[in-house]
Amino acid sequence: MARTGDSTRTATVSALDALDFALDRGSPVPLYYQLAQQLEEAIEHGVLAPGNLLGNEIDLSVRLGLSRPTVRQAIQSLVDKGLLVRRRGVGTQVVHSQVKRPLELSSLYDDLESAGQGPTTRVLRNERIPASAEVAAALGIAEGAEVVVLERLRCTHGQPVAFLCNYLPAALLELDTERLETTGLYRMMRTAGITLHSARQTVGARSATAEEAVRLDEKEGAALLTMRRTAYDDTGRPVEYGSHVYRASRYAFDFQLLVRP
Amino acid sequence: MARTGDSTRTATVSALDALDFALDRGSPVPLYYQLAQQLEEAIEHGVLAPGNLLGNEIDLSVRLGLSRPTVRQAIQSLVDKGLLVRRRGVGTQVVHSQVKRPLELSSLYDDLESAGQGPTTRVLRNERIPASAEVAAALGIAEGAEVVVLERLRCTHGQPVAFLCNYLPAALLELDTERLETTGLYRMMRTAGITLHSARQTVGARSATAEEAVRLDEKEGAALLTMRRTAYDDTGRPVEYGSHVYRASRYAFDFQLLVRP
DNA sequence: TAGTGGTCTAGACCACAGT
DNA sequence: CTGTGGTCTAGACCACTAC
Repeated sequence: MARTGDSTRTATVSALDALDFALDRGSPVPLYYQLAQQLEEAIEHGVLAPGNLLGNEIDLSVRLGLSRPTVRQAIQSLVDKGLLVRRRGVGTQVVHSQVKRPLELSSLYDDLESAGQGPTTRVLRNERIPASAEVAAALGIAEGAEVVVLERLRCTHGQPVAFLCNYLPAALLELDTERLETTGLYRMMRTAGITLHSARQTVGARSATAEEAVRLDEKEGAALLTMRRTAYDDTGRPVEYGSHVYRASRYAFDFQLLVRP
Repeated sequence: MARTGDSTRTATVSALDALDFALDRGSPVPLYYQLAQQLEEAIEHGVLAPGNLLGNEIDLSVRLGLSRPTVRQAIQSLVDKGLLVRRRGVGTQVVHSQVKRPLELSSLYDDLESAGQGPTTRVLRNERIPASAEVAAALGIAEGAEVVVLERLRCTHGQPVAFLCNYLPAALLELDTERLETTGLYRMMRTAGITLHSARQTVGARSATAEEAVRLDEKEGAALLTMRRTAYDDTGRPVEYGSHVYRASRYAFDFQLLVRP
């Protein structure tokens, strides 16, 4: 009943009508991606409120001067991100969720770098050693092959938060100690052209040993959060194996899971 | 140099040539999905080994009697799963990874149900109460609105593993205590037509209180793994809020992260 | 230069939801 | 019934990679 007296088509009013999208066909960035970005922005800024219908894909493609598959590709990417829901016979609407921003997988790029303010890193060890059996198995290389071992202490507000131990195939990357203290390991890997793709993680807990207690400024027996991770690049080759220990009193993993049907 | 003396086209040999795919156009299951499933199976069974090229999409579509977009859709779904990698100018190859199976997000459907053998659940509490401020905030409902509170003790091999406390909007679902003891909560929700879509989790650790120690058969002060989670359905509405405590000596979270560019 | 994936088009028919 | 998204086709041109 809430319709405009439009003519050509039964044009249900949609919050989208007000928006105009600026698509640049000369740009190297794909059209579907430009559209997706602008839609995402509109959702974030609340121009498209949760529950709003997006208007059907055909009209949308006509209005934008795009083909329907291209519009679908844009919408699909936002559905994958969890920002939109499609319902056959109904339409596409903005998801009813207060959780809008933290959809990306964090904790893979620097665990703390982005979270705590002013994190610092002290590199305790950075050298090449032959791989132990455990490390070799995790990295899929021969036992005894050369790897870089890295031990770092991560602090925020002058207090230690985590002790990080990482192993990387020696040939992979030059690890400058100085840069490691100002940049995260993953950022360095990305800069070196290594594109991370997936990681297998195990998160557990245990009581602090005497040594760990000293290192992290905790009492012996305090609860610690532990994490073991093997990270893979986009070809599926293991590029990093890490064994981290966090002070549970000062850190927790926070992440978003997406269930794919 | 390793080519067949084929004619029509420069047909690079691919492990795929040997396979034949059975596509059923009468089936209600989409063609791209049928193809994706059979490709995935071939990869899992090792018919397509890591590093194998898939052969170009055009040839593949011709061989299968499909259009290229359809073939691409199938391949794309496996790329999304992390089983394949595409490289422009090179081709599509099977990922170099030993991690093949645990790509799905587990730990969202029953944390232990699938892992530990013979898990049992004892429902300690199952009643309707007014929502506390914390629960109301997590579920996006009014404080004091009716919610179901669930307390369960999960055991394997006769030993307690976790204490699970969950809150659900009361109108959402009928929770039969008896069925809860044999089925996971998420399975019950799925059966009730609630399709989970995403979840926000916080994983931490702390020392066991005296009460928790008794409940979980640990010593007071032992390290425990904690998890708080809000789960959302496919419209983004919160459908469950949980606060779980695991015995760190007997359980760890194990999961796979996928990085989307 | 040749071959690959990345993008895009302009249609088509179908299945499902709400009327 | 109408309108929606879901699937599919048969092409096209481009950008990148490797030779």
